[in-house]
Amino acid sequence: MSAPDAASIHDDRPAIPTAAQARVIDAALCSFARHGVGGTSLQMIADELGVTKAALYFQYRTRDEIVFAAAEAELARVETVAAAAEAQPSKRRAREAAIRGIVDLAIERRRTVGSLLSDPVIAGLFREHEHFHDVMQRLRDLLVEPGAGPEGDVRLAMLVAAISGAVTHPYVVDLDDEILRAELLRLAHRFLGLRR
Amino acid sequence: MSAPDAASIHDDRPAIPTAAQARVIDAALCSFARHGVGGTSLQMIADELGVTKAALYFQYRTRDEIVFAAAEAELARVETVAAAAEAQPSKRRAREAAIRGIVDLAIERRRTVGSLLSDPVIAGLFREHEHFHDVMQRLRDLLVEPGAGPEGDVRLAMLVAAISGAVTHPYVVDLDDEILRAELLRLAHRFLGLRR
DNA sequence: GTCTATAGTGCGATAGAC
DNA sequence: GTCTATCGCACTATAGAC
Repeated sequence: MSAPDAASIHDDRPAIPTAAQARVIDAALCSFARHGVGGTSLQMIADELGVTKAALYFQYRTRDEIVFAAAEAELARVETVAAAAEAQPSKRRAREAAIRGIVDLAIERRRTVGSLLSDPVIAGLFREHEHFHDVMQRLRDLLVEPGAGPEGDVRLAMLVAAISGAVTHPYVVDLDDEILRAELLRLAHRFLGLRR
Repeated sequence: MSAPDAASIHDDRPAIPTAAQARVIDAALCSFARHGVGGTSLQMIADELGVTKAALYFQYRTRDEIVFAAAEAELARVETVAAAAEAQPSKRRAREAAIRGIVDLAIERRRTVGSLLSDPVIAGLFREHEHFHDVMQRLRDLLVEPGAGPEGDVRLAMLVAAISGAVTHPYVVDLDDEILRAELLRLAHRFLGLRR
């Protein structure tokens, strides 16, 4: 926690995971989705991978590092969506690409995304994480009209929460992916005040 | 977990908490909001109350019972909102009361609600909890036009997720309550296709 | 209703063989 | 890169005094 050489925890451009690390992250995310972040032990992650706890320490030095790497990996997916949208030739197409990308991501990762974003530990991590705020700002530029003030922040947070939260909501968790996707797209547009 | 006489766990109309139990629940919710459900130990709850762990066992027999009681207590708040809305004289006023009630609840409970609803353990609990589905159905009747099919479920889930998720989103967590409330109200109306 | 004390289990983390 | 074995600690839960 307070190890002086563990700068990587607060480094904001870090740690492209190796293939082995990526497998650890996948197992961790899978377990987070079932038991929550705080409810996931190293033993669960190791069992998911079919190895022992000790093997995990070859990839990461502490449990906290695994949690952090998993959070960053999910953030990287969002950043990929943002980058693809920013590459669109017009503002309008960029916005459409961002909406579709976020919805697709939420559907594809269904049970994974929601349990991360809303976990208090992860939220606290992201709160002081420059890269997270950078990605959110880029999404805001893509999705919310300029000059919206603090209300623009609320609008973006609400849209992200709506999409990532809806897919894990107990009331909808059994619903078919395609019905969910179509409705999320429709509602995201309505939410942003866009006609379809 | 499998105790044959522990019917209360799956009883759907249970357990109005005593005053002492309510204090335990409050402490638990407070800790859930900071450390997550899975990251909260009996020791943390006991410390919050200034008692020992053993004292908690006088009120509840297991940790799971405390988690369950806390989830039900929050659900009861939502039900209160639904009941107040249903008592309104017209359909339109009922809908307005429901929207305002949910937004007020989310703001008032800020960090509490979101960490509960999105926790995988709680979600799994609610998924098979008749009372939860009953309350959601009542909200649906209040907020979503009749005959919307499965899309109506998505619409309600998304609205609830948006409101409860937005207030805890790391991007907005420091924002002033009143700005947040006004924007949530505005966006909830837009989301439901209502003019303001 | 709250305490101390403790049983039994699982946790995160490390050492050292292969 | 993964293993076995282990340390020290925190956890849930219980027993019994006050």
